[in-house]
Order: sequence, then C-alpha cells, then structure tokens
Amino acid sequence: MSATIRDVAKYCGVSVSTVSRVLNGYTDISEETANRVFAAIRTLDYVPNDTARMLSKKNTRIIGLTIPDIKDPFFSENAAGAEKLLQENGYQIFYGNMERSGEKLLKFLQQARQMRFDGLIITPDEWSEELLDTLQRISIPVVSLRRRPPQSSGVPFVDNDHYRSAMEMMAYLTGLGHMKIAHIMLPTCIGEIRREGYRDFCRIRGIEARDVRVDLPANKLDQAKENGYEAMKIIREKYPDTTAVFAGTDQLAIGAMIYLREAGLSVPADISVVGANDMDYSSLPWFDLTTISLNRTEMGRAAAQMLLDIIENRRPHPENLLLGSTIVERGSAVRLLSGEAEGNKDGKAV
Amino acid sequence: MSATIRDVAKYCGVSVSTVSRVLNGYTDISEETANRVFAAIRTLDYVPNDTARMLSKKNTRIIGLTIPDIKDPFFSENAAGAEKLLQENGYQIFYGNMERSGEKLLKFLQQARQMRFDGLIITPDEWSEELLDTLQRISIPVVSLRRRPPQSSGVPFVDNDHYRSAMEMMAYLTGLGHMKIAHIMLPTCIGEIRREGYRDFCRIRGIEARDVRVDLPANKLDQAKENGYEAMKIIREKYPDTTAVFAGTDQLAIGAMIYLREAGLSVPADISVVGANDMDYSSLPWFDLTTISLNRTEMGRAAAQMLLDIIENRRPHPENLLLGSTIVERGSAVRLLSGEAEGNKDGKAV
DNA sequence: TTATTGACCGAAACCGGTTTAGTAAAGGAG
DNA sequence: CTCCTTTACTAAACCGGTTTCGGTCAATAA
Repeated sequence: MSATIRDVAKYCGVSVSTVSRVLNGYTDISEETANRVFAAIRTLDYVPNDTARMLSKKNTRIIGLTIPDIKDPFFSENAAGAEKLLQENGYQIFYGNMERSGEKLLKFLQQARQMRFDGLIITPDEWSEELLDTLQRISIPVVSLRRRPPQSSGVPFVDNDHYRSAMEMMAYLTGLGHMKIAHIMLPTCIGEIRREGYRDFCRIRGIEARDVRVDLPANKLDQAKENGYEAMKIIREKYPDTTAVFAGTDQLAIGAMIYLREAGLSVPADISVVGANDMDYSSLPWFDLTTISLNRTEMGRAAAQMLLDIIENRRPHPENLLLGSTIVERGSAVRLLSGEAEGNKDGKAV
Repeated sequence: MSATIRDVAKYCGVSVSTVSRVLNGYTDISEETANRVFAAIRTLDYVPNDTARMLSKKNTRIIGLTIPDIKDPFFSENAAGAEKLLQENGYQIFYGNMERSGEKLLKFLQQARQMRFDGLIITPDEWSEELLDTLQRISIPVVSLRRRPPQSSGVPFVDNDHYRSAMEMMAYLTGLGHMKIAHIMLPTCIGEIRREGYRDFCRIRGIEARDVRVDLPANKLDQAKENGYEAMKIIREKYPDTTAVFAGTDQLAIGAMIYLREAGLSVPADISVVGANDMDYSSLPWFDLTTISLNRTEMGRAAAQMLLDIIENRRPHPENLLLGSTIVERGSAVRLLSGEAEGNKDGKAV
C-alpha cells in the first residue's frame, strides 16, 4: 500500500513524531530536518491518511449539509455560499440528498454521528418529534437553513423573512392600483409564512383575502406547475374579477400562466402575475416575471458562518437570522388601468 | 465523550472483540451474549466510530462524485441514479462541486486520496496531462461519466452516444422534409461529438452543413441562452433560407427562439427548432421543444455499476458504455410544407 | 478413558496518525 | 564550573475500532 508516516520517518532517520510535527507546521524543527522530511515525502509519494488523523484528532472537519431535494432550486446557490466559507476555514462539505423524506434525514443524522461530522446544516421538511430527539442526542452542532424549528428546540436557523417580503410584494401590487389580488399558496412552511403575510396585509388594508391552497403531496413538490395551473383555474371560477395574482413561487406562477394562456387571457394586459424566488428561467421574455429575489448565496454563507461560530464556541447562544429580499420588477405585473382601478393610486408601498 | 466499544465490553463483561463480532454479525456468538451486548449498546447509546472503523478496515466505503457545475442540468438525475445503486451496496457518496475548474478537480482528487475514498466517478471538463497523471498516481478506481478520456489513459467511461443521436435527430428532420438545416454547436466535448454526427449526416446525404459554433468561455456555460441567441442571428444572416435549426442543447434552442421571437418569426410555422438534453422546462407550451432525451438516471446508475465492478474486482478490464437516447417529439418541429420542401418526403429516417 | 471436535470467547497486535512528557545538547548567566 | 534555559528532537501512549490466533469447555467419537 501507500507509504505511511513511519516509512517517511525511517527513510530520513527521524522519529515519527518529528514527521508529524513537520506536517503540522510546528516551529521547533530545524530547517534542515524539515527539508529532509519534505524530500522524503516527495520521493516516497507520501499522503497522510485522513481517517487516521480524524481518529486521533477527534474531529473530522466535515460538515454535513442536507439537500431537501436534489432538484431544489435553492440548493445550488445555498450550497455554493456555504461551501465557499467553509472551505476557507478548512472544512469539507458532505452533502446528503433527502429526496423529501424524513426517514432519509434520520438516516443521514445517524451517519453523521457515526462519521463524527463536526457540524450540520439541515433543511428538514418537517420537525417531527423523532427528528428533534435525534438532533438532541447526536450532540453535533446544527443550524437549520430555510426552515424554522420549534422555538423550544433551541436549534438556531437562518431564513429569509418571507412574511415581510410577502407584505412588500402586496404593497407593490396595491401600489400599482390592484385591490383584487389572489394568492396561490404552496403547503410548505415557507408557503404558510408567505400566506400569513398576504392575509395580514389584506386585513390591515381592508381588502379581501383570496388565497387558494394547492395540496401537493410533500414528495411531489416538483409538480408545482400543474398545481399553479389548477389553482389559477379555481381563482378564475371563484374570483373572476381578480386583477392580480401573487403566486407563492415562480413555478406556481408559471403554472398559472399556462392556464391563463389556455383561457385566452394575456399577462399582464388582462391580469398581472407575480411570483417568488426568482428562478433562472423567470426572466425569459415569455414570462418576464416580476418576483421576489432572495440572496441565496448569502443565505448559505450566513448559515455556514453561524455554524462555525457555534463549533468554535464564538457564539454560545446564537441568534436566529432573518434575511431581507428585494422585488425584481419585470413585465408580468403592470399598473392597473384607471378604469379598473378601485384602490389607492399613490404608486408607492404602504 | 460518547461511549466506545470498550465501554460496551466492560459494561456487559465481555471482551472488546466479542462486541465487535456482534456488531459485524459473526455467527459464533451465543444468542444470550449478543442480547447482552445489544442491551448495553442501547443503554450506553453507543454509536461505532466510523473513522476508527475506516482506519482498521482499510476502506471507507465512500465514493467521490464530482459535479462539473452545481447548476449542471444533468447532475441531479445522474447523482440520483448513482446514489441509489451505491447505497444499496453500502457506499456513501461524497460530492464535490468543481465549478468548471480543473484546479478544483485536482484538489478534489488530492482530498480523495487523503480521505482514502474507495472509488471515484468524475466528469472532467478537460483531460489535462496533470489530470491523467494524478489519476494514475492516486490509485483509486475511477470511472468517467459523460466525458470520454483519451484512449491511452485506460480510464473507462459511460456516456450517451451523442454521435448517433445527432444522426437520428437529423434523420428525423430530413424525414419531415427539411434539407436546409443549421446546427448550433456548443464548444464542449459533447458539442463536438454532436457536430460530428451532424456533419457526417450532411455529407452522407449530400446536404449543406451549416454549423455555427458559439464560443462560450468554459466557465460561462450557463450563458448558453445568450449564445443561442447570437448563433441564431448569424444563421439568419448567413443562411436566410434555413428551414430548421438543430441546437446542440435545449438552452441554445431557447436562446435561438428568443432571437426568432424578436425577429418576428414564429416557431414552428416559419422555422422548426429542435434541441438536445430535454431540460425540464422544454416541455412548457411556450417552447414545446422537440428534443433528444437521455436517460440520465440510468447513466448515473451505469457508471456506479461499472465502478462497483472494478472495486470488487468483478471486471478487471471494464469496457466503455455508450447509452442510447430517444427523440421526444413535441411541437417545435413540423413537416415542411410541400411548397417549400426540396428534399425527400418519405417521412422516415435514413 | 482419551482424543477430537465445535461452539464460544478473550488477549493482544494492528491500522496510521497525534500528543504528552521528557531528554540530550548547546548556550547563557551567575 | 554549575545551574538554568532553549532548541531540537524522541519514546511511548493514545484514538477506537478489527482481526488473528488461540484457549476453554462440553459433547461426541474412538
């Protein structure tokens, strides 16, 4: 097999500990010895065995990061943000694809414990009792990304402030003169928060709440388009005078647009449509979707930073983090023509 | 810290080796002893330390899998296919995001060697000398996915037969009566193979080759849409009588469609457009793109299978694998009206 | 009765690193 | 010249598993 540290030591006539110290950058080594060691390492093509190092150092410098669904549109940028920061700090990321399954998450946590990961960034689809128990037991620092744990759990999280951004989007739409705004909600944690923002805004401004909930099975979230379609159909039947639709995600918005297209209605001339999350094809001229843009890279980075702070004990009681977002104005939502307008016309947010 | 195997042994008055044997399912253990051990494991909440296990077993049961680019549209399904098979065989996957960088790949291989991965599935964007050298040196079984290594390297690969599928697509288009078919090529390995198929088909059938090469920098492959747009512009200028466009990927096709839309031409009435790879939004009614569909899950699975065969020495000299593909007929390419048709009208492939 | 066999289990070496505790030699202070 | 530091290094324990080799004991065969 490949050379070990003892081979290196023997080769240049020093002790094993000396080689180890050279490798770990200790300063109480003469330059000459260090050079001999480096030379030996080169000629023997020695590569330290990380599994041995992990065992004796009692840390792995591996962070587990769960992906709720490998097609999750947030995943790539979230991961990129986290990975960059963690790698700068000498950590590796071990990704786990959960496929929207709570069981796979529990298995992953078990693995994390066996492999002695130094930390975890998780995005669980639901906070079951078993999950909270397991998190308690494994005693690995953990932060939740994009999912808010029960307060009692003590698990810190970073998320976007979806409540606020829903409010802002509604303010934007009313600012354009819309007062009959429907909402398509996805039955997820985030979807619920957004609807909450939508409803509260409606209540405060005294406009009718027209939210439609689509009931995707949790493992079929990729069917969002089909569900946006169905939801739009319901909206047209139930609230035919709706002038704007605020969809819980861009995918739902596109689904809604498919329905509208089939119904012979054009966006935004006949009806405005906005989404949330800013998918990469939302900007295509066919959709040109006005939407809520989240800084996904920053989110990943923030979660990683929080985790590092916990691991390195810099922050014993981490506070949760709610990040802001911005509305990217494109062409799918326009000012309501005066004839149809019924609300305020100040054109500004509340 | 958490309990060790020695704690368990002490707790139930047996030797360490006995506990180990129980854990590893040896049969020379009395049922009574095994039960005592299991009970102890439960009450002590013992979880074996995988880093120690890896060290003594001299294998990690970890497979490294590189992702050329975290937004790579093949990644998710490729990974899902590989992961399923590997997990069934007790392996974990360690993903590495290469961000289209050859240097990151080399670093990943270094890591793989330090961590003593049992195998590697890689998708390198180019086969540099250094890469081949490193692969040679690390002595970890490796298979290449979606990239054909130099024959001399001895690295086995699995890929789709892009040459053949390009030919099939051309046969499909000529079958629809098109004889003036342009091709948009992406400057990648796959792009080159597809163009080869396109050109050979043109030569064999005696039709003019009208291929346009777009020159994306390798790290900006996500700008495919912009480049499809530019390429389409060139095609319109250089070959204005073109009746069908075969784009090297769906993204290029969409970019071409954006240009056509701006130019006031409609697809497929004025011009047919087809793509390749079948992205998930290619089926949206706005595009309804006829394209080449590859079985990406199957590809990942095949690569994993090949790797397992190598690792377990079942196949000392693995053969490369070229998978087939199918054309999914949608609405973006139609039969050329007789008035415009100039070629054969048999409506079938060559 | 003795040898053989098989079931069950333990002692200790081993995997390849890190780390602690300590030592020899050289240099400086008194 | 002795004592005290420093410098440069080493021996050996340790991390927590696996595995080899062998031993004990009871049952069976000779």
